[in-house]
Amino acid sequence: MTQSTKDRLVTAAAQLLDQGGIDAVTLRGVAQLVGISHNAPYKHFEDRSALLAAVAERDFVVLRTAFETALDRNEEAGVALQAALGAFIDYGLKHPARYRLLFSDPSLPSGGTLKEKAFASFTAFLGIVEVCQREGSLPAGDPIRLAGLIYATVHGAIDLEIGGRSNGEKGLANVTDTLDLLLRLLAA
Amino acid sequence: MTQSTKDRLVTAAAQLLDQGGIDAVTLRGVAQLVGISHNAPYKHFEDRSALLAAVAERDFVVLRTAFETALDRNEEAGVALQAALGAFIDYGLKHPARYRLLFSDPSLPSGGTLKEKAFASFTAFLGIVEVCQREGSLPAGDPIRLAGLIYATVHGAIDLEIGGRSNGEKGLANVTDTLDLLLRLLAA
DNA sequence: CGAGAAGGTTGACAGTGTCAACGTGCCATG
DNA sequence: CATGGCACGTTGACACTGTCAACCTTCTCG
Repeated sequence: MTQSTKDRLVTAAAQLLDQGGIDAVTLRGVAQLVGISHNAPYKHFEDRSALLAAVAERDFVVLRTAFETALDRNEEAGVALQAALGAFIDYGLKHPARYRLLFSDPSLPSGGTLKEKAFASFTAFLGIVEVCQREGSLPAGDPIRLAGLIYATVHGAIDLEIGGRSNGEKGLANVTDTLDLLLRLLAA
Repeated sequence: MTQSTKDRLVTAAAQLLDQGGIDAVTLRGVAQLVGISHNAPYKHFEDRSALLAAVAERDFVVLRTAFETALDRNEEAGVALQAALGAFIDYGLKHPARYRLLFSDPSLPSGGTLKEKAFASFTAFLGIVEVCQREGSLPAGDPIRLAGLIYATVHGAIDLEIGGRSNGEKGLANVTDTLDLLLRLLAA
């Protein structure tokens, strides 16, 4: 079956997000892109925030799926971890506006179904870390804290790079370098 | 001498930021708070972005100063590092909207004088890390990468906590826990 | 059949960033 | 001293945006 109008609105919003950043996502612009009147989106979303939240929810599911397939497709958990982190970084750097919508947008609700999907994606990541620990490629200890450390580090590095607060001669190292250093520390 | 109108505009913007978040910072609201007409801010700032950038610049200087005094006031660099990170975390959690303005706002220029002040604050932090390395409280190695790792981790943890993507029973650990884990790893 | 819901439309409104035009007082230079 | 310019401020207008209200159509289902 063809996509519902609601889905097309979410897709259009994501597209505008990629093209012009969060400020380019206007309800009227999204409506026009889908080909409906300026007020029709209100039949599907309570307000602009709800539309953005829907974009975020969708992407959180994508992230979770990426984590799960990384674990499925790799024999060694350590490799799966690298793949998962690579996918995460890739997503962040290729879709900075969307990335920031998921993790750093103040207009989004910090609870509700969005929080659930965010947690679900983190839980999938946590699963990889746990397997790594069993496998011995990551040190023992509370897996939640360990996964949280890796997650926070990668997120921080991505966010700094997106904002241009990284890079540059005397600036911070880039995402990959930062992550490598952490993983080397954890391997020792 | 009394504060200039320009300074008062920046202060008013910071105040609105703390009270109602980034969306509450409206040029007209800022102008009203200062007691001038809705268009007067344009005599001091090119546009809304420029005003926000001024707020960010000011806070980056505050952060840099906090880092520098942390190093000055402590004999042991390891203690200074803890103090600096504590101040950083404190600032982030007490002023989330301002924190995100500095590190995660897409409407701000990623270059220019703002980038300089951002780098200056990171450089001050870097200074602490270097002293720690000499002192032996942090492992040897490229200080920029090491400082970048700590910076990214703390930033990521703060940002996740601000967004409510941290905390919660099965969620990520909080900022302090995450930082502790990293520092323990680095001490080993 | 007929009621009601789902989804769409047009029209209006207030708030916002921004531009243009205008006023005013101070200060430096002829 | 005069005067011209500039820094700073004002009012008014404009387009754009989110959002509300009212209305219309089409389909479903009791």
